Amino acid sequence: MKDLTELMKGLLEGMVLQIISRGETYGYAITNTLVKMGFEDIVEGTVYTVLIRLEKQKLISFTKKKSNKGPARKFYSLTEAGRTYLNNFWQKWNFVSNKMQEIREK
Amino acid sequence: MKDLTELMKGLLEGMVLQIISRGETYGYAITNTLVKMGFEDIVEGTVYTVLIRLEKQKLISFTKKKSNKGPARKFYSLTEAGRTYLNNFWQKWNFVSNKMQEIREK
DNA sequence: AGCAGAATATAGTATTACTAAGTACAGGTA
DNA sequence: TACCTGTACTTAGTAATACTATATTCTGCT
Repeated sequence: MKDLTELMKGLLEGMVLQIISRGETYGYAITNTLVKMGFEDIVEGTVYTVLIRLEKQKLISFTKKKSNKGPARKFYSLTEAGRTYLNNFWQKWNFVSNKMQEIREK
Repeated sequence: MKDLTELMKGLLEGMVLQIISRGETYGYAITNTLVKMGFEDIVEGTVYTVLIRLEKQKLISFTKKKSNKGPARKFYSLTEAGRTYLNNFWQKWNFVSNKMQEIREK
């Protein structure tokens, strides 16, 4: 789907955290996951900026591992703060999506 | 609920359009509606910038009507383009919220 | 005359996703 | 060797959006 940019603001971050929470993974793979899900316009650059931001906020940490197909991969996992943050994110999401439903139906 | 700013990006616009689509209304009233729904941090200034933007894009139009409680109100209603845009918005919302569900469950 | 509340307006800021370009590395091929 | 493809990461700059903060206008009330 196209033209999702504005809707994605504030969501992409949560998506990336959630994907990492399922098991450590790296930027290139996360990008591919999202594209395959149907987010056509998400490119590597976008995901990397999110990852760097999350790392600066200490919500994720990484260990480098060599790849036999290219440069070393940075495998990310959630920190304790990251898990808390992700829970909070889903609470906000619940609130907002319920309200969206409410507005839509009324 | 607090700290919804980033999640609201791209959503507030759709919310405002949807509220207007239920019957013509004005900025001050829209703000109150949203605040009563639980969006504590939404203030008048925010809604007005959205309205002005939507008007520039010809998605809404207004007629001024006098109030016995203050300055004239600008009653907005959707244009044809606005209705199309709103439909498109809900399609995007369906897509994104389904994907969020998908990511969350997996 | 002055105040509170209704109602609109807007300049400036922070945050975020996208654009676009670049770097680095491994394996295959000519 | 030299070159190319695909993997993998980086980053400066841009556009869009919501919030902050302040200002202005108008009506009714005291």
